[in-house]
Amino acid sequence: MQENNKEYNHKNIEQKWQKAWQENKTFKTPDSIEGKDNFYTLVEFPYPSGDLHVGHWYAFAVTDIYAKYQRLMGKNVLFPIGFDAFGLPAENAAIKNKVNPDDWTRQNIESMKKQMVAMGNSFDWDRMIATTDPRYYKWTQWIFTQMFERGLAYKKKATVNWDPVDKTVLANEQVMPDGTAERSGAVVEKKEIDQWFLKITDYAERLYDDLDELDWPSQIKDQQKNWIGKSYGAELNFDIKDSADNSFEEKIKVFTTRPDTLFGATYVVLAPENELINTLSDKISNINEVKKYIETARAKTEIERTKIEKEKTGIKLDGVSAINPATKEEIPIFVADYVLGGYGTGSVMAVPAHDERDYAFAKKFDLPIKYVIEPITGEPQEDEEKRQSIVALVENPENGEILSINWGEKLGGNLLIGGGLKEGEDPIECAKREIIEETGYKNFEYIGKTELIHHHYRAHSKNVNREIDAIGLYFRLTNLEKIEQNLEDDEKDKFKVEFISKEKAEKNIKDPLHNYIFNKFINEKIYTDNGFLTNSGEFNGLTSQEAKEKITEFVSGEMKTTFKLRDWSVGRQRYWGTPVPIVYDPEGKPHPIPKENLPWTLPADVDYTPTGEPPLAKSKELKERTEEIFGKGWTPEVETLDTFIDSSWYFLRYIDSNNSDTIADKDKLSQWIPVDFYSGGAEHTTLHLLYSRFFHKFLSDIGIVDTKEPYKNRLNRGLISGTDGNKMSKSKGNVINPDEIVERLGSDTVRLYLAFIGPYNEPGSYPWDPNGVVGVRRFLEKIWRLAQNRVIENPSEKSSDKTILEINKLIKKAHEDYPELKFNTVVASMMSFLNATEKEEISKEDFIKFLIVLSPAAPHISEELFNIISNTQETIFDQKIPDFDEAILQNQEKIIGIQINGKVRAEIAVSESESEEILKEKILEMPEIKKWTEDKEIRKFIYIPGRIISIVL
RNA sequence: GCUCGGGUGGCGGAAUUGGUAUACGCGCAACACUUAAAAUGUUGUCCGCAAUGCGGAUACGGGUUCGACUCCCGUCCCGAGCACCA
Repeated sequence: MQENNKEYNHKNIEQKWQKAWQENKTFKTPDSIEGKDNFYTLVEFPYPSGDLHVGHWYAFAVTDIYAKYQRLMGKNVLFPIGFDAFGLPAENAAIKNKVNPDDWTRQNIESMKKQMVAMGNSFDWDRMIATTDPRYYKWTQWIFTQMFERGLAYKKKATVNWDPVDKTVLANEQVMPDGTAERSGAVVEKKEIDQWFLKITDYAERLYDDLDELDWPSQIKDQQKNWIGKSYGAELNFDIKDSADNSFEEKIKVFTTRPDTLFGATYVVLAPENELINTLSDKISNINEVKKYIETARAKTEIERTKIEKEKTGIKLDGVSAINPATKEEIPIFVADYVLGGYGTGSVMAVPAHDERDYAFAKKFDLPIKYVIEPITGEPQEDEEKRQSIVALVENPENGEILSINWGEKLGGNLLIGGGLKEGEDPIECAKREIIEETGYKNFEYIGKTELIHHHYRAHSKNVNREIDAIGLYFRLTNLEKIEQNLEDDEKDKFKVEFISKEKAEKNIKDPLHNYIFNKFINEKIYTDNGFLTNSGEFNGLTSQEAKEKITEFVSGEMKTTFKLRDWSVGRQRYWGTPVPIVYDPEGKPHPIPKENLPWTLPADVDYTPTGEPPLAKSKELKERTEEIFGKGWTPEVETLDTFIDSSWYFLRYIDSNNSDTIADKDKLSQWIPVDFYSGGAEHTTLHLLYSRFFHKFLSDIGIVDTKEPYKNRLNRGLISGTDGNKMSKSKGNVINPDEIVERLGSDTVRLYLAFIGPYNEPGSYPWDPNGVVGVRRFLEKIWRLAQNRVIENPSEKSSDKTILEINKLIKKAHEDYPELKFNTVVASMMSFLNATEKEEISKEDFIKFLIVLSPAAPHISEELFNIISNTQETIFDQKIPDFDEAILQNQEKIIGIQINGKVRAEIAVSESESEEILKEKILEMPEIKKWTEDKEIRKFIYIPGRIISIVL
């Protein structure tokens, strides 16, 4: 017997306790426990693919460490699990293997459940759910009908993304940027069909604004904000006229974030989808060509349409024109596919002088470009002195090089030629004078100039802030003749006149004003930032910010907020999903299925083979059922719901997973919701996470839940990659099979290794290291040996001082890092503890403290040793994580470094109580310090207790 | 292009948030045990050199400070997400 115990037999231990925990219902979570706070730990539930991989271990077993830690902190922890079981793989497997998707799913759930038990998690299996269970999807359907009744679920004809391989409609989110389907990889086609949508756009503002109150990692919030894409601007109306000068009632409504540039709008562009084109078709003389353009634009795939390098295309609407409401000028109307139908109003006012896209289009179609914004460079400062000046760019015609004055590193490096404008002087004359004075070159021709530029800078030599109104001028030398310069000697050394290549100029001219002028002339860069208004009538001289609302008001426009987020298309033309709970009356009007007829079950008499027609349309049973319940002539909806709907509310169902009257009991919900901690994959940031926030807000609006947000905290976890650092994939042959490692080294080893591999709260990518796992296993064996030889067989009465210190250090670290999800450093500290105390005396009590700290990460071995060593029959998970004694940590002598002039030269053991005076004397006597301080004056002696001593000579 | 991360040994990563940079683990090397190997244990392991010492190193260049991986300015590189969003 004793012999057997000496060896760490993970298999026996792990199986024993997994069984015991299940039988004793150790992790069954009551709705509440007197005197304990509820704590809801949630992890994204898996799709039952039938095979558990390392990613699942990283998701579930490591999140379990956190759940167990919270339990040891005295919380009533709920850590539920279920299966997101609808979806294409089951259906495809069914078709391929001629099995029923339901059977396939059930089998997979069973086998995955077994694999998951091997993790030793604190899952409460009694609450398990599967979205394919009619008792679950009854409520998915009920929520849908509630949305329908409030106008949030609606059907409309829409151009949708069609996956020709999976033969289904895809949400925008499921289409990759290159225009292929996320799942099947097929090139997505455009198809026009009647489609179910959820009006998530009604919630856009709240989904955006409420993020501010959430205590989530800011990158997740930023990414959602980015996705929702809120922008504040103005809606402005442009009148329409035909060639006979008739006005129309219809107006072109545009959305713009830059109403301050309205005076510069020299044409208007409609999206190909814009309805107005049809309305005006009588008046458009080239309507046939326009229609042809629209056709080609529509046929374009996502890839072509979103390519940025793409040439701008478009067509002018002949016979009609728009009136700029500010200038009252008549301007042309175009149709172009660079304007999107689904965003804003589907039409834009084009300001080519101050918008890159409009500029590219205007260049191509030779449209007028009108400057209305004077640029600002540099940052405005206090007490600015005003000046007027010019900046001249002079080009050498022989090689295209730029004439530059190099002031040296300290004074700003390369600049163009600049100078102050004298009273009443013409800028061109001024520039000519400056060029000759500063460079000596005298023969050049004038090419062009910029608008006025407002430049803010600090003139360091004069020690003043300046704002200069500058004009950039462009000259080309006609020859290289120079005049003799009579500069004073000291002036000569100050700068160097040189020709530099354009590439070098672009890099070396760093001054914002000179850089702007260079880019303006050489790279045709346009100014798109805010500035001062010009050429804008009574608004001249205002800043962009000031002018935005004033101009909007002037033309009777309206300030408005627009979002990028679009309505969520949720209908799927496949079998294995929640049936849309809608029936149509004989007139074809949709009606929600009443609660008493839910669940509206998925018919079984269906051939799954995809044909493009929804499989449910082939079900006789469904048809008959509909007529039987609703009457003759009534027909069922035959689409199923996007699986993202199933997962948008599942976390509520865990609270009361067997309730047949409602989603979950209201009192229970308020005890558990919001979720305290939600762990999941980064890929769900803009999909699942946003959708479920939307659902939760809706359920809050109809009184089901009473918080406006579902998740208090969110963690996006990292990924485990193959040993080669690449993503694990069968084709790369780098897949790690967790079952095999669990068999060989044990569940605790895998858990501890995954905890140790890197910080859990940073979504990095950590390669699996087979040797690393073995190293962790060695650590567990060491614990086992120590327990057997020193705690069980030859127990010590008392711990040594060293052990007491180390256990307190460890407990402190555990309290700091477990809640921060820095499991890697907790494990490292446990290893350090063992290294430091291996040869020290350790008492049972202190060893149990160590086991409790270890138990979240390695539950089986901890439970086993606790069971042997402690005198109780309780589980280790009903213990409390011990407290540490700050006094013990404080009283300890600490070895700290002694710096001399910032360099560490020696170290010394110091205890807290020692006074600075005595310490100083002691230190200055130390030979390794004396060596440095001899014959030198000590200017400063800095002592930061517990940290450092710093001597300045 | 926009938004957000990040850059520390041969590798995964630590660093009390401005205080002895490289904890812990892997790898590597030497030694011990062994007929041998594996396992295990011990010791060493940032780089350079004239090597118990000195100098240099946290992507690069500056700055602030007694003191900078940490803060500030600039540059380069890598990763994630979005992308003709008006």
